[in-house]
Amino acid sequence: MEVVTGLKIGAVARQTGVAVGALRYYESLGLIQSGRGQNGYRYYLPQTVQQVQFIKKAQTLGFSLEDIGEVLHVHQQGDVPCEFVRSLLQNKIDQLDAQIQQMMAFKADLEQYRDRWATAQPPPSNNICPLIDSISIDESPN
Amino acid sequence: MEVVTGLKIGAVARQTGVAVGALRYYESLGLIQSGRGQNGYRYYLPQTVQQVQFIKKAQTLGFSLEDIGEVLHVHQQGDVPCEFVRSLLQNKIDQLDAQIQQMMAFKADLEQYRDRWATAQPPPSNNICPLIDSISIDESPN
DNA sequence: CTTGACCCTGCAGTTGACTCTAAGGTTTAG
DNA sequence: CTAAACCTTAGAGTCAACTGCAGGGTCAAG
Repeated sequence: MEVVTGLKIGAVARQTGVAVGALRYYESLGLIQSGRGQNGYRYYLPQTVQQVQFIKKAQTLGFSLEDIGEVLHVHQQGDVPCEFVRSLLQNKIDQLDAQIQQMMAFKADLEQYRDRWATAQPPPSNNICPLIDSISIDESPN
Repeated sequence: MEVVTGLKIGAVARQTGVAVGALRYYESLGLIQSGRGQNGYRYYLPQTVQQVQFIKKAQTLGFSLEDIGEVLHVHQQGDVPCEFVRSLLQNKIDQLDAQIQQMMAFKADLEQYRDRWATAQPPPSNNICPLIDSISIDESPN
């Protein structure tokens, strides 16, 4: 009896915490691949679990599935355009780096907000209801 | 003739690079506010430009408009629950911090990928077409 | 041989953050 | 005074990344 080895979709779902539907969706985008048994079931390689975990990780960092697809495809073709691959990854890395910079700057911003609020209760004499006083007087050509 | 001072929506759009429609949408969510002239036009305070820039910034860092709304509301009510405000901001800051950590780790991951690709051309004897060979042999109860 | 767990497909619905269109009023430059 | 540029609302459409459902097949246990 010739049968298929591999994880069924539910097993992958359990091991990764990703919903069955989501896995099918990933497959429809070509992010992961499966073989089919004669029953029509999908069977996945064990390494698929790693791949899915990679996807989750990348996703929480703001990469789109399309982005992730590029990287994964690259990772699995492997043979030919290794230089293209490198530059693609380098792009992502640079992107990430820039984002980290931004985040640190923004964090500093928020800390400033926080500290300003910690000390000065009513900021000298700012607008309470921010519009009321501004909506009158006179027109100037904008 | 009593008329309204302030920026019209197009001016804010031009100064921030955010579409008119998006600004209206922000307003519908209460992220920014306007006064209305008797013509029905929205008029914005100059500081709205800063606010919108803040929104953009926060957005590129993965905050939802709802998140951002919390922070902005906090920033503009100001008077009463200052401790609540502080903890809210502190949450966002911690969140950001955690994300920065993750990103750095992930960046390291990607760098590893890149370097692995730079050196080992065909990884010892991995799967070329990742499924073909795995889809046969024998069944074991999963 | 039926029950329950699991799998399939196809398609509709959801959420967030918009954009686009229609149908119309206003303002401004010439 | 008219045309272009700008504003209004309401509502539909879009895109990503799913979730949920209907309707049906498969498989292991008892």
